[in-house]
Order: sequence, then C-alpha cells, then structure tokens
Amino acid sequence: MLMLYNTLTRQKEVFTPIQAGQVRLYVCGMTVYDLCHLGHARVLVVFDMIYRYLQAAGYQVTYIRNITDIDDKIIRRALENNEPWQTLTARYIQAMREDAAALNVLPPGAEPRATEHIPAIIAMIRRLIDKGHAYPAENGDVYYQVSSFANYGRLSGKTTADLQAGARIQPGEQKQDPLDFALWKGAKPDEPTWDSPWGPGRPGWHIECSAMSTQALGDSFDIHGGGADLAFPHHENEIAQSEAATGHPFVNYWLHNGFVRINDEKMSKSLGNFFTIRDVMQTYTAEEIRYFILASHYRSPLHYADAQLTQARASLTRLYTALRDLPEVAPIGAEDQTTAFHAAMADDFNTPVALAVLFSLVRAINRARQKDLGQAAGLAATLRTLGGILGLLQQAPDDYLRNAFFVGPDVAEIEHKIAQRTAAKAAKDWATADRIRAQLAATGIVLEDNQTGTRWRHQSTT
RNA sequence: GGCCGAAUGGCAGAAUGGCUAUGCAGCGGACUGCAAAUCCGUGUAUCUCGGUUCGACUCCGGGUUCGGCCUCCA
Repeated sequence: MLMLYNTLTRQKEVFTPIQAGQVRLYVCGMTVYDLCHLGHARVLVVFDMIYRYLQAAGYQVTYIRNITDIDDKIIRRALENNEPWQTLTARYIQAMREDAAALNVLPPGAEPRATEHIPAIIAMIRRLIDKGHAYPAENGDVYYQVSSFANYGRLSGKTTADLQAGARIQPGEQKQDPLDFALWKGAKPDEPTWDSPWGPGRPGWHIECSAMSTQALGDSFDIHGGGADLAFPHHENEIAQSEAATGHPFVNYWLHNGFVRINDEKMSKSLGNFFTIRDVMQTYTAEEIRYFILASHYRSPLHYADAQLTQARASLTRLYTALRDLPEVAPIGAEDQTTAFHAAMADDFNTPVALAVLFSLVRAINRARQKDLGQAAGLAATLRTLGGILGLLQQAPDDYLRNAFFVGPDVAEIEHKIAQRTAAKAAKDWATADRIRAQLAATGIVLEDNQTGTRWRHQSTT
C-alpha cells in the first residue's frame, strides 16, 4: 500500500490512482535561461526516483515534465546576450538534458514546451473568459479573476484576505483586484509575441502548466509535483485555472520536494549562493550527487556541504566494494531486505531507509562471500536490482572504484608499481613493499592484498 | 505581520507511545608480514518548559532557535 504525503491535506494518504494500475504524473520542470543548479538536480532526481519506483511497484506511469521556454527571464537574458530567445533556450535545454542524463535521470514520457502549445493555452484562456473567470484588459493583458474561484488558497493554506494585505498592482497592470494574475501578457516592444483573440502577446507562466498537463493527462490526473516554492502561487493558480476551465477536480495528490540549503539558507539564484550541477561535477561524480540527494527524505531540507558529498562517496564505495569480483547471476532470496526496501519506498518514498536496507544487504553479501560465492553473487544481483530502483549502482564496480576523478598516476604506472611491490613482498623486503604502497597512497591510490594478489582503488575519503 | 515546516548521538540522517535505523568517524577483537578490504563486538542522542499517559524523543500547549512561502524561483 503506497502512502503519499499530500500537500493539499498536509498528511500522508493512501494512494489510489484514478485508473487502477495507472499513474498520471506531471512535474513542473525548468525555466531554461541558465544552467541547472543543485536545486534543479533535486527535482530531477527526486521525481525520477518516484517515476522508477512507481514502475517497479507495478504501475504503468505516464510522466510529463514541462519546459518553460518563454518568460520574463528568458526574454531579458536573450536581450542581454543579444541573441534570439530560441537559441538561448535550445542551448539550455540541451544542457539540462545532458545534466539529467549524467544524473541517471530517465527521460520523461514527454517534455511539452510552452511555445509549442500556444493554441491549447489560448483555448483555455478563452474558456475561462467565457465562464466568467477571466477578463481581458485594455492593455492587451488577460487576467484571471481570483475572486471567482471559491477554493483559492486551499493548497497553500492561505486565505484571500491574508493575501490581500501584501498584494500590489504593478505599474502598467490593469487588474481589477491585486490578487488577479496574468493569463496572457499583451505585446511589449522587443518581446516575442503570438497572435491571440486579445491581440499579440505571450502566455503568462501559470497557464502553460494548466493547458499542457490537462492536454496530456486529462482534466483530472493523479499526481502533480514540483519544488516547494511552486506551491504558491504557481500551483495554487494552476488549480484555479484548471478547475474553473474544466469543471473537474484537477489533481488528487500534490507532492513538493524540499529545498537544497547551503549554510542554512535556501540555495537560489537571487541569493547568488547556488552551485550548478556542472560545478559540483568538477569534484564529485554524478552518481555521488544522486546518492547525496537520495540520502535525505525528499521533503526534508537537503544541506549542501562538501562533507556530505564526501560521505556519499564513502557510502557508494562500500556498496560497490560489495559488488566486486562476483559473477553475474540471477537475483536470489533476500526476502527480508526486498520486503523492507519496498516498505520503505511505499512509505512516502523513504529513500534513507531504503538505502539503509541496501547496507544490510551489503553485510549479507560480505558474510556470504566467505563461504558461498554463488549466494553472495545472487545477493549482489538483488542489491543491484534494488539500487536500480533508486537509479544507483548500475556501473561496473571497478568503473566506480577506479573512477578517473582523482588525480593520480595512470593505470599502467599503478600496475607497474604493484608488480614491483609484489616482487618485493616475495622477497620479504617489507620496507620496499611498504614504501611503494605509501607512494601510491600519497597519490590517492589504495592497495588491497588478498589471496589472489593485489588490487587497487581510489581513496574514498580524504 | 499572516501562513507553513524543522530542531535527534562527533558529523550526516531515519524511525517510533515502551524493543531506540543506516553511513562516516571512534574504540576493542578476528584476519594480514604490516596495512587495506571484510567480519564480530561496542560507546555516544532525541532544543527548552509544562501537560496527557503506567510509560513521550514520539501526542497536546507555551517558549527559544532556524528555515520557507506571502514577488521571479525547483
């Protein structure tokens, strides 16, 4: 039984899909005007984990993650760069896909883009006007009339009275009420525009998600996700738009992931305290970043610090070490761990507990390999399968353990030194053997002697 | 100011009305020429003050601290 924490009700609820065995999932993706930072990485990884788990749990999942490819920031950045907005967004869409692929994030079923759904957006705005939930203004804008939607504020726990206090009408806007928001923005100089019944202009931000999600998934669907900062106003507005337009309940379960923090502050562009995925990949592998993200519950704050990534490295080293030197066989048994893993995941995607289960499997493998290699191999296959549900542990162990990240001598050099040391050991020249080992250690190479010889790996902690 | 959330051992991070994860680090032992890896064992915690309860870290209330949303933000 899958339990989900639903932002709408602020409690865990039993998940019941609209159609048995099927999940329709929509996640608000990126606005593509810059490189993805760790906050974006968290959304990508968290919902990828959810996507993978739902499938592993037997659901047929339709996963839609949109791309916002027109908005104020994109227009401004394109002007600054003196380039067409299309080349700017194409570049960052490409970068985002590369980052996602590095993080082992599966492509969603579709990645609809706002600028490719203008007709659907216009159609929805027209319906909202027809039904008396929206109105065109003289400046070419179209606004949503918040007072026309009774449930406004339900998702974010706000009342329209609370919101009135801080609301302002910006210069140039022609809202009837400060809470009203733009569905369509009338053309301004130097801005891309599309034709509409209300004159040339471009869509507001919120309407694209209402239009694209209902077009792809129907008027009502199961799960809508995104970062916690989108709950208000973005998701609140999506509900108001969609339900007013379709007359049906929009989404049953709202999932919001917590922020990435740095020095106890939200990592964000405006604070300037962000690291891009690419920044971090200078020092840590993408799988280490993925592990770091999944080592905390998706709703908890995720504290970014070097020590955390180093811990992720140490953890992955232990996991991959358990997988070394075992033949590829079918997964076996390990019913306790498999059950515990799925129970953890079914409890609102408790990845920290799921990871803890993987470590209990590691212990079982290491114990078994002393007496029954076949059993150890079977358990290792189980470990890989469960890790795969988290999108982890899919590399060859030595590819991870000897990854090229660490500065050190090349492989031929390492093996040459190991051969020298083996000779010294045979001659019981311990001083020489230890000196060679110390030399390699100084360059971050760790040696391990066993019955069959000496093997090496990169150091996992500093 | 309004609303929401969080405070757990050296660090990170789960869970639970009583049996108290997991990883790293520490300590003891086995193994090893010595190590490493591995195995076995082990110590350390629930912000604060009240309340409910046979029993609370867990539930309730006050306080403190921190974070978030209320404007673009994943």
